[in-house]
Amino acid sequence: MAANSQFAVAIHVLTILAKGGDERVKSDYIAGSVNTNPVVIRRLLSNLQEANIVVSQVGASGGTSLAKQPKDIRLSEVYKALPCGEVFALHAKEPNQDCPIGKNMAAFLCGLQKEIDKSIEEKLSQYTLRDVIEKIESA
Amino acid sequence: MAANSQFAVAIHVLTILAKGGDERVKSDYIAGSVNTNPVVIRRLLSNLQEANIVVSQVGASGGTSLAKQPKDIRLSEVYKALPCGEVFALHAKEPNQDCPIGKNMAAFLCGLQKEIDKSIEEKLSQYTLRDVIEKIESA
DNA sequence: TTAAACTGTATCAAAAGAAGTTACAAAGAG
DNA sequence: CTCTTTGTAACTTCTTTTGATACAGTTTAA
Repeated sequence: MAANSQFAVAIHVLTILAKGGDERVKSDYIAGSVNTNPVVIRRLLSNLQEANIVVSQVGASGGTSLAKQPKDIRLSEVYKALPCGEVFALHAKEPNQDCPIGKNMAAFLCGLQKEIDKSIEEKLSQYTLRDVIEKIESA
Repeated sequence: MAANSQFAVAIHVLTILAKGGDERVKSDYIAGSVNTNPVVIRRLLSNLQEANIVVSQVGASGGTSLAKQPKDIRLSEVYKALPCGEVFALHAKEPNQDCPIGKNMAAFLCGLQKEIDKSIEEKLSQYTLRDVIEKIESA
């Protein structure tokens, strides 16, 4: 399970929250739908809250709801809110520094990563949570 | 080391091969430059060979060289040649099938993944190995 | 003011995947 | 033949993500 599925789960969770409207949905309920542990959901919601995508309320009758309308939540926001990794990792070990190529490789790859991340965000910014819900409901 | 660094290593390896010209470079030598194990390099070269990016020669005085000119090797080819993962994984466990949202989520996310992958490949197709070498040498 | 219901988080265990290692068969060169 | 080198299988180790348990702190409400 090394692959990061947080984005997928986040979209699922947000869709559930959207369905709940203004109601505060509990992590236990969400976990049941997503088929995972409530703590996993709370960790995720914690990230989404920092990014002002959801609002959580502590205490009895607490829970989480969307911080704004589905049409105002871009998938790129969600992506950025999560600690998902990069498309490719840099070298596991530092390249041998006697190798003249290795020396400048990291800088180049790092720049390339940033460019790719930008493309991904651009693509994701084309969709809002509302689009997702519409697509899922029409399926 | 769970993040996939194969793309990064592949670019490094190809740059080394480009420097070697028509000479057959040995996996042992490459491993030394990249600071890893020769088998890791051979596994990678095996993928690149399948994609017709490099040619390896077995036996004494064997080794690997580029299958074509650096200017004709697009980074998108390299990316596609490797078993790198997707940008995000689908749910670790299947969502609860009683959840009406979960049912259609996978199909949607799968389509989104394909779109993103296409963006990445488009971006990477803008660069060839020659561009990489130029950038690294001018650094 | 006490009990119950939640979130937020820390900590640990389990699972999965990538990389590193060893070993050896098969292919060429000399 | 013998030596060098690739190709691969098999196994170990390391890292990361996910799952699980536990509990402190907050809020509601009886």
